Amino acid sequence: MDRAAAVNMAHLRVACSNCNLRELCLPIGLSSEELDRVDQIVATRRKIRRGEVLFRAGDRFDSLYAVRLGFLKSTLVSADGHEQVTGFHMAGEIVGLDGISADSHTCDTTALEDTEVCVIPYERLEEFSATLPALQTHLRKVMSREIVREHGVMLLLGSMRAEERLAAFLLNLSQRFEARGYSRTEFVLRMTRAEIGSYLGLKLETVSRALSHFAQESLIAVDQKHVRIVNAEGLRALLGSSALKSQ
Amino acid sequence: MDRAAAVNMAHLRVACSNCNLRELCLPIGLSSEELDRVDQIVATRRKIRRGEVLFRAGDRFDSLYAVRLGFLKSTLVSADGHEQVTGFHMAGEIVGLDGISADSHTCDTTALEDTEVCVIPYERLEEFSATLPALQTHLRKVMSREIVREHGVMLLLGSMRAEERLAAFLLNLSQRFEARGYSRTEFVLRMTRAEIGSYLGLKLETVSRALSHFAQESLIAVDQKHVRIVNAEGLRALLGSSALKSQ
DNA sequence: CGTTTCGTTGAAGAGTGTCAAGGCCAGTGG
DNA sequence: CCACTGGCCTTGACACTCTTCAACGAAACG
Repeated sequence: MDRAAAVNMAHLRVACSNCNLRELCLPIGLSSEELDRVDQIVATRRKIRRGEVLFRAGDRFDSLYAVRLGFLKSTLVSADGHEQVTGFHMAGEIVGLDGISADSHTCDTTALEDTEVCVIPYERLEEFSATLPALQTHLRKVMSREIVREHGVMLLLGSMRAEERLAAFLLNLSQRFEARGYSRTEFVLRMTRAEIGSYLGLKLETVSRALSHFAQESLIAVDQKHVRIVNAEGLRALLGSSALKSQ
Repeated sequence: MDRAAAVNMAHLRVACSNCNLRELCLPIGLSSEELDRVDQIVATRRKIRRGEVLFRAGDRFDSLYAVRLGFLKSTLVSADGHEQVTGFHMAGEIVGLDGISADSHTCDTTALEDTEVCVIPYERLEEFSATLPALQTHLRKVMSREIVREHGVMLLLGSMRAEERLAAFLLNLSQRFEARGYSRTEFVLRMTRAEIGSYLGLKLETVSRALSHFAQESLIAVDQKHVRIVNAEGLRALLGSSALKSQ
């Protein structure tokens, strides 16, 4: 995909049916006929520069967003001002589902690199889904998948130690990159150590130390934000390892 | 509501339109005409004795469940055999949303006291929602609310210390009991200290110590599973307090 | 090129976990 | 009615992981 071309297309008609993410994104499992109708929902794209905000907690909810390219984080701010990252989002993922519950967003979502999203007006999505049962079914699956994902994060935060959390995080990223056709062994972290730490319930120093330790054990190679997974099996082994101690 | 009567009704026709939870549960915001149609979806009830399982991870997903009375927990088992509680469910709440994503459940859900649920066959729900837009909209809101709730748990697990977590937990229970017409200051914990700890990412000893400490500070009174909130403001103050340290 | 943000590493300390002992309570059977 | 049992809870002492604080170096940016 040509990035320069994407820039120009921003003002053109958007078409899911031509999108290379259609197997991953909203229209998954739709017939081509149904796909044509989805094209009528997703009308516009929106660009967000690195550091800019897609929506903020409290903003009125009127659209979902499908990430077309780029990388975002969602964050919550607690009563005491502490920022918690609740998720990282990459191409093909749907963002903004939290807003459905009360017609306003409940988290901030910020681009970690220059990003482009497809805007999916929610009212129109509701209208169309009445006559597009497959789309409706799929949307529910997307939401359910988000619930399951968060269960996984709860497991991670509630019962793993620092290095287990980081190993799980790296393997999860690896898998998501692979599903998008990128290398599963070599990728760039778009977020800072502090953001990883926030997501994993750790301090940035702990993240840094754990990464160094992994590198020392030849599980990974790290150069700043660039990560190469050297021994995926070794990382995976870390996840089950605490069984020995706790049993 | 008469519990003995509920027992007998189990074999009778179930009707949302007569249910005292209808303002809290699936049919929220539906007209009485629409409500009559929902009655055709929710056909049966199911009783689960304390300790029995409603569904297990891996079970085929074919129904959602609305809790009519009782109390349940959902748990995940990690690779190393560690059990993590992902949620507690009480009357009026919808359980099983995780199963939609892959047509099979991803967690175990167990009754913590004798419990009764309304069975909502998912296929039928899908059929009906095609012609009941209000129901569809509401179901999406329920799912979105679950996503938002889990964001809150991530915040709790990721950035709070033991006593803050417990304070947040008690205040959350208090609020949910109040919404159901029970006392917000006095209630019975249906789960063990270990289950609270699992949910909050703490060990049972830590939970016990924190409860004792709260009691000593006259924030609450504890007698086994019976809890009375003496100073709700004091508990709430605990939540924001770490700002002083972390900033 | 200076400034700022980000990352690494060390040392010390706080907060929880771990282990262990004992108490309370409900249910069971003598 | 009482002793016994097992599950649940409390409390103390100690160990350990992670955080905190601090200093420094490297990369990114205007």
